[in-house]
Amino acid sequence: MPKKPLIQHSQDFRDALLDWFRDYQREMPWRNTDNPYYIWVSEVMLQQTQVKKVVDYYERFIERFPDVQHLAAAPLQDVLKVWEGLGYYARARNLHKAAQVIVNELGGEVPRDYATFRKLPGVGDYSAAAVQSIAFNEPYAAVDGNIKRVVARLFLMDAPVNDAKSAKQFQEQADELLDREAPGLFNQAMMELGATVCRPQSPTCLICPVNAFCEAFHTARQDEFPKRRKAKPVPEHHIAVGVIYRGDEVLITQRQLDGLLGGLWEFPGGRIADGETAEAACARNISEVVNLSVSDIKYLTRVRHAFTHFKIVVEVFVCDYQSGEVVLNGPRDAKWIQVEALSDYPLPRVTHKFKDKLIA
DNA sequence: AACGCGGGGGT
DNA sequence: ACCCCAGCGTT
Repeated sequence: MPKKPLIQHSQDFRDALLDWFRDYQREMPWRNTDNPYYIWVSEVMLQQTQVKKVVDYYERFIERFPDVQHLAAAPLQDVLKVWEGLGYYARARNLHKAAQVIVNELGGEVPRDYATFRKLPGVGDYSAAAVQSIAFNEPYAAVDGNIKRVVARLFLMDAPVNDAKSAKQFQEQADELLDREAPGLFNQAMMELGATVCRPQSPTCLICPVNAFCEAFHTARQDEFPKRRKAKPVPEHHIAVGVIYRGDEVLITQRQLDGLLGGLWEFPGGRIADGETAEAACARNISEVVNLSVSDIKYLTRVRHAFTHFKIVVEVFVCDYQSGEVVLNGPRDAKWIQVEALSDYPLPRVTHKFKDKLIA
């Protein structure tokens, strides 16, 4: 005999959730606005990035690019500079490109239409639902990591939250729960609940406004959900990079726009091969990547950095330009600049970790 | 459907 | 050391 579901009337759940949200939501600079551009920018920044980290970036971004027109007209390098340190730089490139599409093809207004908005670069199912519901009150259920976790616990769902095959199941559950009268509030309330109460570890079920509806809480199994597929171990790579001095200038190279750290600037370098010394790898990579010969290679420091799928250990050297003209083999651009001008360029975090030692 | 793509906070 | 985060685009 099937058990009686805890959520018999979805409206009871919605009322409890929204009442809680009205009283306990956190202040955020993109709340209490209906400006779709503000909401869109915030949603892109919030992809895979926690609220706390986003706040400062959001304020600077809106100040620097106050509307779609300013963003569309700005050079990509300026956008990347504001995004520097936030990660997943394709978000910035896509946001910039989408602003240009809006200005050039869509009349300069953020489209108030799910299908049109969803087609913009960098806008997926989640962001389209979030922006359309929050900015325009359109009835689309957003499904992010928070909401998957909440739903998984509410209904004891076995589908792993980090598996693409599960997406449809979570979407269907969210669609069913959605408050179609207040979709924007509902989506935000579900996410807020996931972030502050229905947390991954140590959820505070005793103070949860919807614990009466939660199968996991009812059976004291909240720590078993959501299910998660095991992640693969991350490899570690060893890298050697060289800061090449020519007079009082150093050479920086710009990465290709696609791929890892796309469009950001760095010092030339590359992998250390098996059996190769770090110093030899530094000279070899400089030769291969920018076609220069260097001399007087001196060890500066070692920095470590973790990406999502691998870790790197970087041996940093300082050396002198000896001979050759810069020929790019890999980078999309190269420049000789004063060390003091480094701050004008968007740099990866790993470069920031040793740039102060350069000036000292 | 699987994978690449940052960086940091929390535990 | 590991998990997770207001995901998206490519293959």
